Amino acid sequence: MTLLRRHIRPEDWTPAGIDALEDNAFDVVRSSNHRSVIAGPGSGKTELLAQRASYLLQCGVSPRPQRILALSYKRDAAFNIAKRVSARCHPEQAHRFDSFTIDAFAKSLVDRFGQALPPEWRPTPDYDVVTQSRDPIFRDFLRSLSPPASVGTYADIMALSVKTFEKRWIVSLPLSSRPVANPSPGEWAADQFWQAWLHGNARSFLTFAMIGRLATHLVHTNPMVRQAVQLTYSHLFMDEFQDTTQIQYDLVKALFLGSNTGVTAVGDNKQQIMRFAMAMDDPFTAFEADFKAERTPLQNNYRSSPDLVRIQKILARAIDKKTIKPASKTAASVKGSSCEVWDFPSVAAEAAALAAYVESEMKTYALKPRDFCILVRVRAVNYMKVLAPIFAGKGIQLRNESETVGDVALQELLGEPVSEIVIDLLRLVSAKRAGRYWTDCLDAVCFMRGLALDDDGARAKVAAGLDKLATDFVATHPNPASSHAEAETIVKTLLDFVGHQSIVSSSPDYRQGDWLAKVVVAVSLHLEVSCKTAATWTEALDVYEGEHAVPLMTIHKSKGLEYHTVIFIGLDDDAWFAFQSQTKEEMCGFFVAFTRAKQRVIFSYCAARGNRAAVAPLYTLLGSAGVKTINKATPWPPF
DNA sequence: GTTCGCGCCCTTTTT
DNA sequence: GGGCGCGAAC
Repeated sequence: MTLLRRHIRPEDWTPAGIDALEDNAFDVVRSSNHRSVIAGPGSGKTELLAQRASYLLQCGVSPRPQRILALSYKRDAAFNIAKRVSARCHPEQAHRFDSFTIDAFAKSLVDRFGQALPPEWRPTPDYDVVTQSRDPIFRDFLRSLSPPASVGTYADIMALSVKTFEKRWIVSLPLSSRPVANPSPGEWAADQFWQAWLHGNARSFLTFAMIGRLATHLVHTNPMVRQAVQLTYSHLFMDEFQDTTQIQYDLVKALFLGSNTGVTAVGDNKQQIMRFAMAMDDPFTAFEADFKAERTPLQNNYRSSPDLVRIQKILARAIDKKTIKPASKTAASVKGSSCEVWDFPSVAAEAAALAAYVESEMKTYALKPRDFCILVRVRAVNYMKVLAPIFAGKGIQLRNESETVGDVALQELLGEPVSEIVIDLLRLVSAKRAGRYWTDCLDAVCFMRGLALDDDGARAKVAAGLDKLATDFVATHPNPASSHAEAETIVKTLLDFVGHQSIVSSSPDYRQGDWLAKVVVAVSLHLEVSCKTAATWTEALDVYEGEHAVPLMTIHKSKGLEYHTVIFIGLDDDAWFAFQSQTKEEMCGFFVAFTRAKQRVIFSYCAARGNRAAVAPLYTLLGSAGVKTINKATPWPPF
């Protein structure tokens, strides 16, 4: 297996799994200093990190027992990069690649070493992580305070904004600066808050931002912890570095500044759209200054067609004049213009035309629903309400990617073990020829019950059980569930088959709190809804998984994703309410939206949703790139 | 209780 | 820019 090579001499190493790396990427892969890689969309930043991990592990540059630490912002991204390394390296090497979200990593430090914090900053070992909306909690807390005269009045405390209390006051300072001398009302309230949440109850309460601050303080106050982490990790990777918050950067600096750990940070300044969530102003410049890191650009774009790359350059230069034009490495595969603005007389006409367009493009280019993406700036659900029925009329399902079912985000639900086993079992018991689902289910159930792979007797028992389950199921539920009660019963029957104990013991997440109960409720709810429009179980399960649906999402959700055709709806002043006040960040959002596309971008405008005075610069920019505006008022159709 | 007006939000991740 | 929540005023 060429993909699983071990022990390669550095001069013999070549990238695996892709055609080639561009020169700069190859240089970064083999670099021995700190690097910041600022590169545009589709340039293969994540792939570069995966290749570098392979190089370091296979050539022994990161020798046993040292490890590589990869920190990402999102769970998806963390899994994705780990998967790529696993595909390229020998298991022994891949096991020395640790890929975490930075929040998970900070939490692991606090969980392992938190008791070594000085008493005033030491959380209880069984602390709770608070993720739900904190606004009411903060409001109640602020109301409960009575500041001393030296700090201010009750009215001064009440004047603090609940919405920004956490980022502006609680976590704005490193803990080494607390308690603040001669505090302002905000600083004083934050000091009070820390002590109340750490020590005011039998268990401490913490948010992830607070956990980040505690982790940094832990490292500052315990040289041993710092040393242990430095000795463990020969290299550190940071993905999506443009979104790094001050809290996260402070932690990385506390851990690795001045150590032998080589740091590689990749990202794109022009895709910085998380400023509102405390992302740093310019983390790359800070990183290059602090770590003496060398900046290396990437030149290629492996995602988009030459014409889209040409337009991307024009947009990019409106954000940053110094942007170089990347070389497109992807040929155009569609006829006609690769970008147009469509101007509609009504939202109804727009919905009908877009549905017809998606339908005809799927036929013309043999595309799947998931090759398209409908992007919006804000409030996806509003667009969903208008579009979904019209698209459904053409037999095209739409899926709101930020939808929540009960208390669970749909995207999260689909990855939950409980949801997966229910769907696998349903595929099995409802399929005429169960074939490929059979072994999947058998393996999954055996795994959850903790049975050894070679325990043939036990496996045979499970197999017999599955047979009986299937026979009973077909007799009781030949058609998709027709009520909430039936969906609930089905989910309960299937989970009872697996066994509550097996589910809990195979997934640690379900041991804590009421998460399992929430997921089970969400599975039932989503199954019920998915059955509504389906004639067969197969259809219902396809709807459940959304495999055959066109995704609809906000620009923010789309970051890091790519689609054959992007349809952006609502290039108007209403959707882009902040365009005039925060032009740069909004331009970055526009750039992210545009650069998701591999082949085609359609911008859809309808005057009924808003005018286009404030966002005129965007239209001017598109115009200067030769993008035509098509009046879809008359005649309509044809296209 | 109801109504009016002001202010502030919109975009998100994380065990 | 529009919608919503909150608090003041009745």
